[in-house]
Amino acid sequence: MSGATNPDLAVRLREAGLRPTRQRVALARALFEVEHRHVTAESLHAEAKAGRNPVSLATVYNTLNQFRDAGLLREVVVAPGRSYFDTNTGHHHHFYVETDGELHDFPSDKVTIAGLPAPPKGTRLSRVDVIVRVRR
Amino acid sequence: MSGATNPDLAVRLREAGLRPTRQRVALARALFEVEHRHVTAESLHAEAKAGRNPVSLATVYNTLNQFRDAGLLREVVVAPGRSYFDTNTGHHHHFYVETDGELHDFPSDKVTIAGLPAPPKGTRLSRVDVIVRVRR
DNA sequence: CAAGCAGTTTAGAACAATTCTAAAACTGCA
DNA sequence: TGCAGTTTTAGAATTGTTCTAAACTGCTTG
Ligand SMILES: [Mn+2]
Ligand SMILES: [Mn+2]
Ligand SMILES: [Zn+2]
Ligand SMILES: [Zn+2]
Repeated sequence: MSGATNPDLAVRLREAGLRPTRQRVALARALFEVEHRHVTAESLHAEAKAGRNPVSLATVYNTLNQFRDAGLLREVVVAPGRSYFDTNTGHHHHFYVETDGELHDFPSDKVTIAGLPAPPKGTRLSRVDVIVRVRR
Repeated sequence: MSGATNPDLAVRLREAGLRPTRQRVALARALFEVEHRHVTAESLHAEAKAGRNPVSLATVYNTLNQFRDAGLLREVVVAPGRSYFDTNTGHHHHFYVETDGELHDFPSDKVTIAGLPAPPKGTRLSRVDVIVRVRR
């Protein structure tokens, strides 16, 4: 399992207009070959370094931004200076545990948001984010 | 409220446990003697400098943080490195115009959020933030 | 109202997160 | 195999914010 290249990932990257380089594939595996996750640039960098796929921090940032721009990831900002990259790009919302910085998904299909006003004129809806902040 | 019978800002600051210094009163007036607003530290600093109440940037940050901690302001984080301080501390939500960084309030009383899951165990609800992201 | 002290302000240093730079290393392709 | 374009990288730079330590000011007390 380790070391083998996953052709699906390479294809997925190519389809996103990104060359499947060693670094990008390594990061993509860490991100997409497991359950949905929420990583920071620092945490992913530490993880890559700990395994044996060292990737520079600049490349981690570049890659996360590219993946996000390609729609492979979504970025969630919960607090000043705390940006998470989320492998779950479908509709869902978040619990943010303020006391320890943890972020948890919850599905949006049982949540109903009714009565939202129309967007300011001249604007188009992009996304509705719900962040439920909790404390221990 | 900021109308005819101008509430004594000095009293308000004292009640918050803050000495009504020249700088704090100047910033409080800019913030609370007009309609609700959303400022950044930079924008408030620029505004103070442009009027004739120059206040150091460090003091602007200190003051905004103190006002927030005292419940006079609330902080809204919408994008990496973009923290707004909001003079509207009541229940309400936001439109964020991603294309130009503008933040607009909308009342929460007509919005219904139903079916939110229970907070993760061991945690207590702190606040629910809804950010409606739109683009021009 | 003067002294004194805690609380406050300030410039500038320090920091943390992120982006930029420019040179070296790759990749895909002719 | 050579080459052009792309990617990676270390380190510098930038940005937003906090910290430091010295100067200053608001408030209390004598
Ligand atoms: Mn970014
Ligand atoms: Mn803060
Ligand atoms: Zn998520
Ligand atoms: Zn607001």
